[in-house]
Amino acid sequence: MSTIEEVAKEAGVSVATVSRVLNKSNKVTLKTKIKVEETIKRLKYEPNMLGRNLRRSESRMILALLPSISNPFYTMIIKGIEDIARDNGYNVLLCQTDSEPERELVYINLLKQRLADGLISLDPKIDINVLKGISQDYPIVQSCEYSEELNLPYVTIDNFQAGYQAVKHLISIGKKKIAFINSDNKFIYARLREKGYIKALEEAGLEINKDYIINGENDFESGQKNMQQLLALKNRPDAVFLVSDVLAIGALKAIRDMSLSVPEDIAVVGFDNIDFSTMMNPALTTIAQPMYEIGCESCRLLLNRIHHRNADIEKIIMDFELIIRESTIK
Amino acid sequence: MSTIEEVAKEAGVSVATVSRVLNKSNKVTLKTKIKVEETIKRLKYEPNMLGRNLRRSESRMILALLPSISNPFYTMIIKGIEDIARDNGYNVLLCQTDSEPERELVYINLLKQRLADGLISLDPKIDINVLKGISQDYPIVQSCEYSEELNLPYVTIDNFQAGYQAVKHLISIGKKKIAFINSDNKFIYARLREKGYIKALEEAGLEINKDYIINGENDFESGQKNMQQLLALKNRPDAVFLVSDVLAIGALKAIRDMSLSVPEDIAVVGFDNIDFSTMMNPALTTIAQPMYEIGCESCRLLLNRIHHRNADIEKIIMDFELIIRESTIK
DNA sequence: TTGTAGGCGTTATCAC
DNA sequence: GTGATAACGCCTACAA
Repeated sequence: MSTIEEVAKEAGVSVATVSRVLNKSNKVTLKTKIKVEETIKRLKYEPNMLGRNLRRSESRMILALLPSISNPFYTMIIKGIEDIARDNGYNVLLCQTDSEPERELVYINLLKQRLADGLISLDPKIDINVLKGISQDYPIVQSCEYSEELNLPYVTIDNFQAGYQAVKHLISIGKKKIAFINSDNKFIYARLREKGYIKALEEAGLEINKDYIINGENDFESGQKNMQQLLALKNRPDAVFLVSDVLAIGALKAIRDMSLSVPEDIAVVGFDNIDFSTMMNPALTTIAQPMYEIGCESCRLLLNRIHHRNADIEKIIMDFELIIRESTIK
Repeated sequence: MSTIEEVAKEAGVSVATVSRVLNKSNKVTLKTKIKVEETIKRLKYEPNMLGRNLRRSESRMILALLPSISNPFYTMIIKGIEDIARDNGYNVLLCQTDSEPERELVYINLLKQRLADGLISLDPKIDINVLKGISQDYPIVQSCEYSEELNLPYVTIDNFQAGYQAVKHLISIGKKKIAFINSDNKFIYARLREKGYIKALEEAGLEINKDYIINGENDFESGQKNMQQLLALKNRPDAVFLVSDVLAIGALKAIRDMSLSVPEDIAVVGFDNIDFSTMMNPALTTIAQPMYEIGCESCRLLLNRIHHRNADIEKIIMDFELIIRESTIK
């Protein structure tokens, strides 16, 4: 509970000197330094960051906007962000927006109130206009989902290639009637993965069947429902690529409910490689994004912008990996 | 970017008056109030919270210490904490400790540095001595797991009764050889649930079989492994109560791998009612804790302590509920 | 009702 | 190398 002033008095020096010791300035005699450090320890002094932050006019806090922390998709990204942040003396405030605009605003206000130094947006549903409104004044980075129109830094993977590789894999194991359960095409990742899906089919000379492409929500129930819809088709598909593992887990349930077998009757490829994807029965073939690294890079980009407000806008494309498991290979 | 001083000058009043308007003091004429508010809007003024926080010597930030946000167990608790916090003008910093003591310390230092006003501990593995060391100086609440020895406020359910009810349910459907897969008995919830398990068996005149009680880690792999161990017994159990749904999901996999059926061969009861428990096949019978409310109450208790530093220590016991699904009833 | 001024705890700019 | 001192932006006695 003691202040820098008490330490100064107790050590017989000025507050300036204590501050210099605190901030590892080298313009301090070893002798005084030791004396001050001893006093700090004795008084159990801890610098009051409220004072420091006001003086430096920074909060050393960064915001990570995401729909919900319960989505396992974000787990490792968050870890990456937090690790890099902590290494640089920053803390991360996770903002669950539930994709509700009012919630978003609450957190964005933290930037205006100087309670946060920058923001990483992981929420695909974020209101672009809101971001546009503040992107001039505050450091912002987009992670995974992004909008080119904003001209902000972002980190992502090549979603077109990812969709393409996933479907090529299904073709390579002999599947010919490949369906695609997507989320909403308003998302750029959804559009790109769909393009990859179509390119792979075309390249293999396979027909594009409109009934095989379903857009919907990105959750367990949708996966189940949309898979049921596919299974009800007269010309049932023999494989399905889903734009997330959560969707795929729903689909697996629908397939099992029909007593069909995976991968023989229907092969399944998901996306994201969440923890639960290995716990499924069968384990899920999926596309793994380098989640942790995406988080790290996003945070690095943000810190860069915080410290160099008018550096070039960086855009980073990370590698992905197809992970083959039981849902496509016996 | 403007300051209170600029607003004052522009509105032709003193900073004190602007401050009064900002803080809804009623000692301001409606006329000046309107004038000031107009100016605030025109200048797009936002109060700088760094200044306010220093002055008020509060951070309006609370800490929630938990092992990992990826554990679905914490999802709704966190939501409860955040909702109450936000309603009261506080933000929540989620601290993933990974149960690493160094991480804990980083966050606990935020208290000492005045960057947080209080702490809710959700981490069963937290070092009791560390908590003890700071519990005199800072507002702390324990949530779910707790230590009586600390004499701190806590929120929990009656874990003894919960274990008792779970096992009584298994007995009621005719099971006689009921196993118990627990986590580590160093946790109070683990000890209490075990007591409930034993009480239910004794009451029904069933034998306590040492081989049927397994202590271990609380994760998917342990559930799988420990279930395999039970299934390898000569005298195989016909039911199992597990101390978490994550364990139960692991157990389901082990049971399926042996081509046994649930609930006919083995009935399964989990704990926590996580989202995935309904997605399983069969859906999981489980004990639901009022997670959201636990979060809310924990936060309320903490805010109480922040505002009344020497009020009585409150201890809150919440209700739980047995949710019967396919893993025990066909 | 409104204004003046001191202070929250720190850092940084000057002198010395 | 060290010390005084003026900020940082805000709130709140106290005076008027």
